[in-house]
Amino acid sequence: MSRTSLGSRRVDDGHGDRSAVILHADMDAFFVSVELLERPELVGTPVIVGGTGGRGVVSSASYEARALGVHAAMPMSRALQLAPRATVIAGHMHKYRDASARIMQIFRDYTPLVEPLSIDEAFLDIRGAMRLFGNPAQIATSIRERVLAETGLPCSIGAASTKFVAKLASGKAKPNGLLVIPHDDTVPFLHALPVGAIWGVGATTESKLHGRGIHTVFDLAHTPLPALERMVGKSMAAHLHALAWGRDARVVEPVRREKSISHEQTFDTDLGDHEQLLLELRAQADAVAARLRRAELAAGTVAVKVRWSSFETVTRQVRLTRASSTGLILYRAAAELFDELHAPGRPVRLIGLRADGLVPANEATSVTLWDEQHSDEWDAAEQAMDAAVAKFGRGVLRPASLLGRGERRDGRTGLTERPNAERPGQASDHR
DNA sequence: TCTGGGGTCCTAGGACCC
DNA sequence: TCTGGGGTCCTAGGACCC
Repeated sequence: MSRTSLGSRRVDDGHGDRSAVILHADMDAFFVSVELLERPELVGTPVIVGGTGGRGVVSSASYEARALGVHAAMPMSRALQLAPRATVIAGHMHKYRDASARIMQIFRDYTPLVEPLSIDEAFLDIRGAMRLFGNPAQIATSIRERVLAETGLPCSIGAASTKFVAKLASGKAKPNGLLVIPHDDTVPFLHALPVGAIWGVGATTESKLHGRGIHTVFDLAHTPLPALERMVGKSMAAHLHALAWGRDARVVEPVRREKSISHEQTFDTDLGDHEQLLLELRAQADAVAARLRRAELAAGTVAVKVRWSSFETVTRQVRLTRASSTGLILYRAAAELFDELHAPGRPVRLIGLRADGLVPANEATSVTLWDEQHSDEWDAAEQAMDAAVAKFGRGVLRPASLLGRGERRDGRTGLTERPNAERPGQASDHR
């Protein structure tokens, strides 16, 4: 596949069609393609981007590597058995994010209705763009040319009358292709596909369906709903059955609110030291809190995730009495949950922290800026406060020098009050 | 082959309330 | 005594996606 010319293979029986108003644009081997911009000598060879440590997995594989059986999420050790001569590159997320932002901006030149689905793909609703830019095939071709010209990166586009079919179409169009599914061709297109191709049918559901003799979307479409419900549950059954007939009412949503922010870490070798694990949790809490503040959000609940050596994974979560974007508050909640789970010395493979139940932080910004700049003082204040509370009970006064911007002191109780933030004296009181 | 990191959505059970 | 029926909130786990 040439990276400098648009392969127009699979354009298209839908030429001139105007019913396929939803586009799904998906970059081809995105991380690898970005790396190849700086390593042109590797074009045409097996290249893998992914974790290079002992427990790394494949994030992205060039089509030459895929031809050898390598695919995303595969353990790197396995990938290198299949493709021993592949070039392995550790990821550079900032480069991918930069490229992603430029690509999304190109999409927005065609329509404001762009819904990024991940770093390298998006849905576009082009209903309002056709008068200006032509039919779906023409718009998709123009987008692909611009993305290639301005970023050097190839992408594939599927066009259909629903999101779900557009996504399947872009998958079929890969690599470096375009596929338009006119509305009237939807059902025949779908029914020829294997059930596993459906967005939402993974390995577990697929094998359940296979076990009942359902192998294609045609089979799925002709399975009575009650029978399907017994296999995969009521909600999933209704969903799959509708999709199998091309019915998908989901619209392109340009603004989607984030629902959680998390960090997790798998260690190169399992770690049993309780203090070290708490330290990792502390770093994660600070990182998550910083992201919350940047997004002007606060977390209503905090969750801890632990993976033991056996790969068994457990989670514990707790609701905060007050939503917070302060690292220390998140850490304290997480540490308490972790203490309940972890017997010191027990080897841990992964530890993670997630902020959930996100709410707008409103006035929290000035407060949290202060938190960032004074985290050491805050820590010291915390410890002093803990000791004081242990000794004297609640209601102790915080030193005036530690008052943050926007704070005021309650004259009656002597406690400091800050808009939409926590007082140290309440920090451990998160249940 | 021995399994990342970042997310979303669904289910099921228990607590609690009326 | 031998025990209803919702509705809502919360928690834990799991499927799935890129």
